[in-house]
Amino acid sequence: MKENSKYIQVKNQIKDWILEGKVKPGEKIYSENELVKLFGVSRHTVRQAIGVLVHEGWLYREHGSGTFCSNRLLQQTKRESSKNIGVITTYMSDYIFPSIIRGIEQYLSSQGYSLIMASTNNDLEKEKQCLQTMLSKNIDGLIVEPTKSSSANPNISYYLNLEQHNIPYLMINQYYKEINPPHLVVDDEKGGFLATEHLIQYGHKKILGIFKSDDLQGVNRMKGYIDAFRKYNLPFFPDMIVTYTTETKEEKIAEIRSLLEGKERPTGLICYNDDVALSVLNVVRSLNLSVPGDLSIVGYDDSQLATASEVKLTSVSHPKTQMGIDAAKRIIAKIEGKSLENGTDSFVYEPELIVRESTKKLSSKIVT
Amino acid sequence: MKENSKYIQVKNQIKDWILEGKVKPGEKIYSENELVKLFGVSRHTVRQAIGVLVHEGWLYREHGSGTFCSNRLLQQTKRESSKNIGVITTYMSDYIFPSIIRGIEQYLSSQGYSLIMASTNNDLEKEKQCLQTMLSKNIDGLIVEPTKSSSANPNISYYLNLEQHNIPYLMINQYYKEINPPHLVVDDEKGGFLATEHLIQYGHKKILGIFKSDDLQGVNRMKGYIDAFRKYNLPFFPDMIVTYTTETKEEKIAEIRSLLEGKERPTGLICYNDDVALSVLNVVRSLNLSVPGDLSIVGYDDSQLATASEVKLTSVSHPKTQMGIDAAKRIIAKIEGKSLENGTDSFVYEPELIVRESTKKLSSKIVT
DNA sequence: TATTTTAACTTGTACGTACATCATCTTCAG
DNA sequence: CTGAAGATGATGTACGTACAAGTTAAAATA
Repeated sequence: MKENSKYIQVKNQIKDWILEGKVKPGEKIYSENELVKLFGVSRHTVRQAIGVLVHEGWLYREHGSGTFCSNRLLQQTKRESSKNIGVITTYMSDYIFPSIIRGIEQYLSSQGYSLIMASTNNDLEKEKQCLQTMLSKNIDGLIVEPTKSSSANPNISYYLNLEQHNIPYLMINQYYKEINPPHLVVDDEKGGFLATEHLIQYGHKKILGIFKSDDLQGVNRMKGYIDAFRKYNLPFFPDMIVTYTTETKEEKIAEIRSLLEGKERPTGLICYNDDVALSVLNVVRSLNLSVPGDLSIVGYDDSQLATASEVKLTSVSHPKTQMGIDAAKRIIAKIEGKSLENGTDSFVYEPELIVRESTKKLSSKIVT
Repeated sequence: MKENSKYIQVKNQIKDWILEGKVKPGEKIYSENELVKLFGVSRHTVRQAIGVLVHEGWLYREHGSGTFCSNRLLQQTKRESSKNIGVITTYMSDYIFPSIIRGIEQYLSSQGYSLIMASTNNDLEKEKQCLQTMLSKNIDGLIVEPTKSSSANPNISYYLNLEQHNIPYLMINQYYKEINPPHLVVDDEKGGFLATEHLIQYGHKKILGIFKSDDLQGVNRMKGYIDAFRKYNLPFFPDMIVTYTTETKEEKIAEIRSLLEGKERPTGLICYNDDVALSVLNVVRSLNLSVPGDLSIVGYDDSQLATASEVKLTSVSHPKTQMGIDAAKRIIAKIEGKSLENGTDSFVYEPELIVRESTKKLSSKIVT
């Protein structure tokens, strides 16, 4: 590599601009044609110079818009990229999660990255092990679905350690408020609200809610459910909320059964997800009641299960695969020093209610 | 980065030579001018291709003497254990696969190994990319679910190269007969037989079969289906078998619909899997027929879907999570030099028929 | 005003040429 | 037989052109 070759000179000049602070991180540098005029060299030479700087991580190019100064050159500890992204999930076989994973994998592989996976089974001790593994694996970035996010997390120090190692991470579905990391989540409160509002507008008054209490998603959906009651000035009634945890699902379903057998049975039911909705649907069938005739049911997640049954479930939908793609996109952008549009690290997806056959209007006079 | 650009093609071809073992570490590759003639492109394009590969660490150049294959790969042969196991699957969000993955992950993490995942979407080109990624990732072992296993596979050389690098691999669900690798599979032929025999013993004679034709699982299940007809000396009838591929599922379901509308409609239906069974169930409902009243349906996989519907599906069950655990166990045993008890590298799981509500006995008078 | 289309500008790919620089093998002189 | 000069062929630098493809903002249209 000749020291006095033209492209080296151009390279060094541009590098100087960056080091002197004339070009700040994220800012656009001169276009190739401008550099051609400036230095009086050919475009090929300019591209060669820029190519080296891109390779070394000083710049990045964006097709059609320009060449920019990289963001993370300051504390660049010269870790060589392993092209591995870690992903920690709660349940691997959860019926909803594969679509997120698929989105992540799709984008990662298109960018030449690989995916290292681990799952916690919603156990905090296991989460700790996963984080330890990831830290020892030389990953470039980490995507985490937090475990038991509704309670305090003892593994905070690991996440802080990630920051010290300059490994970007991002949380999906939920996030630990204590560290307020970049996150992609669905507005579950709104989702719960939409589901409940739907039944209220259909004239239902006695609407039962069953929610999972050991993660934030469940807690938030429940909030939305309660909000809807408040907003429509509906009275609360006893036993209107059933909560369950990973360990107590079965017995709580049995509880629902006895509630449905009582004569004061509810006319509507908001479920934490489609899986629970189907469990309840089974109970309803065994009691010789009909859906939506005797009971309207709303699910959540709009999963494959929602349309598997004879009664297609009304369910709250959210962009699962898209969230995976976005997560991968953001983590890679951060790794490669690209700045995302408007600086915001996080995004909240709006849920949407898909009305199918499992809910119906109550034919009472009270409905406007 | 256009995938079909010339320099990418040249790059991939050269990378192939390395990964297939045609060019060994330290060896000189063709000179730029030779490559120009070989590919019929300009020298600039060749240099661009080589530039990328040098950048990625596959090659290095020596001014005046030539371009050589990096010996970074050589260090991998006497590599220290990375404690990484690669897993290549077809569909990540397939409703059946998560349980296998869960089994794999469970055992791997208990043994301190990590899981690197990639999926092919049942596309052979993508499988090639996945294998390339895995080969370049320093993995200790590889678990593969083969892609389009019913047709010839163009990626054989990659598997052979794995052997050269002393990386054990194992196939699940299906396997390429050409290389006869260690494999864990379900006896799908028997599964298809069991399902069909069940309907025959219930007095059915006109039994339709719908199978996926682009993977071996489908072909084998179909074999079992045909075997059952032979064994029970039942006559074959026209249109008794419908086959579909990944791309043509929808239209074939429509075909089933018209068969069911005809007056000579079948009384039984053997489905490739539960997903198809549910699709057909939807069609049956829309025709105002009843299951199992007018039509008995048998699914396959005994998945979550089988019990999601109001008519619980009779389905063929097989040990999904167990297969994952076994796969992980065997691959790690091989890595760590442990010998497995009975010497056999492969195992065939016996499927089991779970009889539920979607099938019923035909009373003899109705049977013509 | 809001939306669509167009034009201008950006980087990406691909071809061509010429000569410089370095390593290696061949040839020839000693 | 040995050493130096030269021929050959490899990569490195540098110039040029042309068009493709993506982005953005101005201009035209509804």
